[in-house]
Amino acid sequence: MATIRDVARKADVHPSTVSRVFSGKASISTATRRRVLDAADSLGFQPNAIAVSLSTQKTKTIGMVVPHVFEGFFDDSFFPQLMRGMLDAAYQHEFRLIISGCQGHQDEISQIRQIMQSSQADGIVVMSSRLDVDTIERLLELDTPFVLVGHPPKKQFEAISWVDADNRLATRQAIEHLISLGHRKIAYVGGDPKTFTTRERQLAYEDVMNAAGLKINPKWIDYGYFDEPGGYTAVQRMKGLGSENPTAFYAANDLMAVGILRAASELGLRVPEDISVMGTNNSYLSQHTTPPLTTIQVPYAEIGKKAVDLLITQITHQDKAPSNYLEDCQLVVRASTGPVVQAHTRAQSERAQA
Amino acid sequence: MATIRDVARKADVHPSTVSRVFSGKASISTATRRRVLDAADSLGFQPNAIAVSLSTQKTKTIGMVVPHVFEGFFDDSFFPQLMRGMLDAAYQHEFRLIISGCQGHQDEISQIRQIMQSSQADGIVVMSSRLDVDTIERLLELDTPFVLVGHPPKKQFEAISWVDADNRLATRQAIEHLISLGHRKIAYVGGDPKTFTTRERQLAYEDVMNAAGLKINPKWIDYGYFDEPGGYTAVQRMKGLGSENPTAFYAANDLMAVGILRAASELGLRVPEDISVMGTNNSYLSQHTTPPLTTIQVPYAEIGKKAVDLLITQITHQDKAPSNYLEDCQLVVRASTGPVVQAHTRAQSERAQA
DNA sequence: ATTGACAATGCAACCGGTTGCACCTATAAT
DNA sequence: ATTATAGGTGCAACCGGTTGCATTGTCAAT
Repeated sequence: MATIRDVARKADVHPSTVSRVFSGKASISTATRRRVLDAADSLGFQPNAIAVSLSTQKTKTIGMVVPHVFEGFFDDSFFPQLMRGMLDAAYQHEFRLIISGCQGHQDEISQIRQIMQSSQADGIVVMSSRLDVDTIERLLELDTPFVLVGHPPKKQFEAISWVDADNRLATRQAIEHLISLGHRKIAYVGGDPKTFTTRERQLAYEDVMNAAGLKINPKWIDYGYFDEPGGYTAVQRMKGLGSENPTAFYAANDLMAVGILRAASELGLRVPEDISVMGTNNSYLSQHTTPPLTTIQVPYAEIGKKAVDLLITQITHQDKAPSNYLEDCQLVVRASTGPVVQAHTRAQSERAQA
Repeated sequence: MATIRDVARKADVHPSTVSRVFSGKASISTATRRRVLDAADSLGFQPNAIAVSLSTQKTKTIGMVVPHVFEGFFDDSFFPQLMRGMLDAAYQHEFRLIISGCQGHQDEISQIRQIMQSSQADGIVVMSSRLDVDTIERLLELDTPFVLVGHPPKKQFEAISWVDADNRLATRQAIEHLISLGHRKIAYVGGDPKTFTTRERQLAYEDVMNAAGLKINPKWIDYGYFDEPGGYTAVQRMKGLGSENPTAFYAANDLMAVGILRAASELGLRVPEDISVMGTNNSYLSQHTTPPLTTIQVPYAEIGKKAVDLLITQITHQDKAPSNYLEDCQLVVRASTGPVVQAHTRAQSERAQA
């Protein structure tokens, strides 16, 4: 691989001149520039990005750590869509993504630390904001530019940059949709309870229920850890409540909603005649379940894009003022939700079936 | 950030000694090692990966270029599953992935070239093997370690390393499954016809049909470019063949199969009573379509893992002998395929319905 | 003709590690 | 006592760019 010195020799200039031609940060006479470019061309020269990084202390690279051991993570549309948006933004700024796997939430921090302290990236997009692992605090200690995808703990609300779906609004729309169909006994199946997103949504759920004057049975709240079996199990745990059986389930992602559908079908409950089911994410899958899922469209690609845009602005402009965005979500009504069936009506229909 | 010289000063040794302690490639007395490690610890020292890369000419990074402008690419399970496997293998070898977007197949080469010529990666995993763009030839010119995920052109079959699903076997299993159900008029809906995978599968389709003594109507072969609308359109184009209407469709991925299901439902064709439909990939989605898709399980995560394993072996062992793997696929029978209905039987059933 | 300003380029130190070679010392072999 | 051997460490050049400062040349203003 040709170096800057090879080019310099061939063009009969000093290496620094070659550097200046390529970085474009100085005035170079047209004649010299031509000579240098010709020489570079004939040698197939391309500046070594590693050497550039070493001397400029900039990598034009954004880091990201992905928990590759969680298989469910790759079934949901969250990760691929986020990637799409991130790649898009990075591409436009001529940045690349450097990605490391990790085995869990503790390891995530240690991988981030490795990437940043070894100067492999200029900043990082972080996907986890958990109650049990204070990733954010660690990152602040590291003094590393980063943007959180998700919701920060309240104490860091103003201190850091973040981009999130408007979970409260999303959940509000979901629960209000169910209430408007006449449901009163609505179950909430969250993801990982140690996650801010889960808590955010749960709070919104409780708010809306309270605002509507509906009492919440604690048994209606459960967690499915964002995967299909989780949704299935949640339903199992909620059955046998008699007249307190929920008539509608709201799940914090579509995968869990699919698990709920499976559980419902095993229990002989028809959707939406006997119970209504809602998911979240509007993943590709949700159009094709039986029945198709009513869900919430969450613009993950946009979130990823905005996160990277924000991060790059911060990096290149030394613009330390943190900012944040809440992306709107939209209700997508399909066939898995319907009007509630009153107890006596249901009894009638059961008699009719028999 | 502390450097090797800071540590050296504190531990009262020469910087090269610190380097040796961290690289572990030389014998260092226990006493010195302790002193150095203590000093490093108290300074929070971590070797700068960029500097290491510059002097060792190794990055411990694998490159990859993703066509981020193709939205459908992120709906299928191919990409996320591949990523999962790649991350897994990279993690085990303490490598990372560097990823760039690209806007199309030409751009892909230019991005690969940028990554490699600017020394940002030690090797690259390439996903595209197309008939119209000779990526492989370009890569060979670059003299870059790489592994192809997919099938190489015949002329480079032995010359490069690649990992692919056994497409021939997969397609054979699919078509034989349909034939065993009595189908004679079987349509093939491929992906992008300029892709080797598509051609491979088509050849296998033709082989099996021929071997079974079945004549192929050229109209039964169409391409859906791996997305849902593509599958839908393919069916549209095939209708109106009268007695030559296919009774079964084999699609090269599940997304297209979903499109076929949609077209069928619009045409009032019941699946599998009137026509059978098969997909490929066994994506998460395929379990949840109506009816659930018979499909072929393709182990993309394993393929990604193997590709990275192979590449890393090549890089670290200077092991230039190319090798390749065909990963087995498995037939997954669900409800979208069924026995063919004979013409007179069908007529009867139609009469019965009326 | 002199001075000042600025454009164009060279010089050399620097970014933060690595590594071949030389040197010193302690131990083992003769 | 002498020499060979090997472990442990220092020295300095090197990886391939960048950049502050110095120098030279050119042209306009005085």
